[in-house]
Amino acid sequence: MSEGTTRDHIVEAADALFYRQGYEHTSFADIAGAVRISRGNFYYHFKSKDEILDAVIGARLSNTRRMLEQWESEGAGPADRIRSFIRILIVNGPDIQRYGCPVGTLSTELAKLNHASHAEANSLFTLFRTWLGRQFAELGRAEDADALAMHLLARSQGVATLSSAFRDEAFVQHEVQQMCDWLDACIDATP
Amino acid sequence: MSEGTTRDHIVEAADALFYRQGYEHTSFADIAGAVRISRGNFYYHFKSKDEILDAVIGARLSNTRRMLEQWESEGAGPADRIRSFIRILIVNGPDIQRYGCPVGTLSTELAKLNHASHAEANSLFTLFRTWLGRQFAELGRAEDADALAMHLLARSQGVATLSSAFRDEAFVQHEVQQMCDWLDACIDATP
DNA sequence: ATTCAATTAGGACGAACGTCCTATAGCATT
DNA sequence: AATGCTATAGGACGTTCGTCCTAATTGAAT
Repeated sequence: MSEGTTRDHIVEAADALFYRQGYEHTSFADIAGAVRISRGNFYYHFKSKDEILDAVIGARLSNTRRMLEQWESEGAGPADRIRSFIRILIVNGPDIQRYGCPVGTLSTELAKLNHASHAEANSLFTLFRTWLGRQFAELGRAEDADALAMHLLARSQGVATLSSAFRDEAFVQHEVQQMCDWLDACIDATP
Repeated sequence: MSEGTTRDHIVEAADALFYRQGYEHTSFADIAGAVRISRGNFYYHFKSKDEILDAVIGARLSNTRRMLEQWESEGAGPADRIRSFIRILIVNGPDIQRYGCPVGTLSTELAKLNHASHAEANSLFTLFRTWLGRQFAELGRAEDADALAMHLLARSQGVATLSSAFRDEAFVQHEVQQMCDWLDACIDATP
């Protein structure tokens, strides 16, 4: 929080608050308080709560794109990149245990609110989906790449949900191991 | 909504509204409006919003217990009972596609709200977990029955989440088939 | 120094919220 | 008929919400 424009600070604070408290449970006052600006100033930068939600989703999209590009540029093959994805559950373990997956929980909340930005939030899912699909295609599974991507996405989501419910770190470790084993079996089964 | 006490009607309406709109987004006025009683009458039966949440969780618990007992009394073996669990994703497909899994979404929401009844909501998860564990134990997998139960629970949760995000019925069908295949492989691998 | 647009502060607004209070209606039992 | 408890209705309350408005402050360009 040491540099960047006020607008960036707002988006950053809103991002964290939406994740930890949920979108609806976070008020303008919460965000303004976190950034230490007045509500009036806040409203100068964003005309509505929906507008800041779109900005947060946009920020998450670009952050995620940057992360995926970094995984690609690290030089490892598609299998290792997929393992990087699986390991999010470990790397972000404490946050996921407390607040769930930021992608899944936002999508679920907006779905129940029938919110107009539900589609925008789902584009985060799509980003992971297509990226994973590309990795599986590179592994030689172009035929069912998308199904494999969805399968892995679903398992990650499930583990995140139960991690948050039971706060059981060993369970997450065990499931991550199983997903890596499943990936290896995928590779072995590829012609 | 044709019989039962007013209290039952309230719990029934609140149950549906909490599922479809989320707990926080549902107001007293919403529930009172759905039951067609005044807010004052509502407050006669429940002194606070938290109180009705506990009642809703209690109702879901007993409804779930009844469902599990019915599956047991239907005479089929443990494998078929587990398949009944998996098939919830098909039977309740439309609802899950719109509102997600009632167990997972409530637990996630209460976790973010730091709500006191989060533990109560999780007892719904525990109910499924121990029941599934018992079925796997009966299948001869007493050693890792709980891990298998958690695995299946996680996969169901993940499929429910992505079903709600992408509204893709074919994906659900495909994943259900895979879970059934996984169950068969479990059985084959049992000594 | 003056101007002017960008930025910030702070309060006003109506609506909706959870909560609480009181009055009335229904309906048994005397 | 009178009583007393249960159930229902409807409004009052203080607070918080998202939104909007206006005035002050800043800082760069002239």
